[in-house]
Amino acid sequence: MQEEELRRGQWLEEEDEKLAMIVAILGERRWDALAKASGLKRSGKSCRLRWLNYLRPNLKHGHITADEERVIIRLQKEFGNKWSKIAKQLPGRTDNEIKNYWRSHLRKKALIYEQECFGDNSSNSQQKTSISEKGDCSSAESLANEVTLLDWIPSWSYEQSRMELHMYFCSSNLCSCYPP
DNA sequence: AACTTTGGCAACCGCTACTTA
DNA sequence: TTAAGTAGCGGTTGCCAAAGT
Repeated sequence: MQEEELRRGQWLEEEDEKLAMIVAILGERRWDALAKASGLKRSGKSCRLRWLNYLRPNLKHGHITADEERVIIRLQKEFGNKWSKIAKQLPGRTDNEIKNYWRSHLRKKALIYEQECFGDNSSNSQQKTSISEKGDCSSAESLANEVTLLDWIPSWSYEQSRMELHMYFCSSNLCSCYPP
């Protein structure tokens, strides 16, 4: 039997409609069977991804808010790159969306910040140490958090970063010593 | 105005975990 | 118990629009 060639790339509106309709009938499972039943020339995997990341009801498609960004930063620190776990804490956001946001916005900032504020690696580690030493937070964990987060939020100036981070920690109950 | 570079996002790939027969 | 099928996850790639030169 000759295998039918599968379509790839961007989804058409017509394909979205077909997929939404078939998911409404068959439910969100057995994606391979569902893909075949729909008549779409797409893999089950592709259909599942399209549904989860774009067509699923109650998805938010707008910009990530400042609050959401704070949650992402906090949860990324807590869980690492467990995007699906992080996404569960942000209703309407997908793991793919959060992953992309992290990579394009937050991680990028870290690189620039290291170049602009700390220069080479050796002075970098020295200055990081001094940040911790100057900090008012009492727990070692808070200090570690501060140093790591300074890496993540590079567009702020050094003093601005400290102030913002104190505010962030207080709002997140990670530190009880604001104002610094 | 034309060309190049960069940024953001959607989609794909490969692997692992889970489910079912 | 185990093998095959299926779902889920995270990393990577490719496309396109905006910004820069």
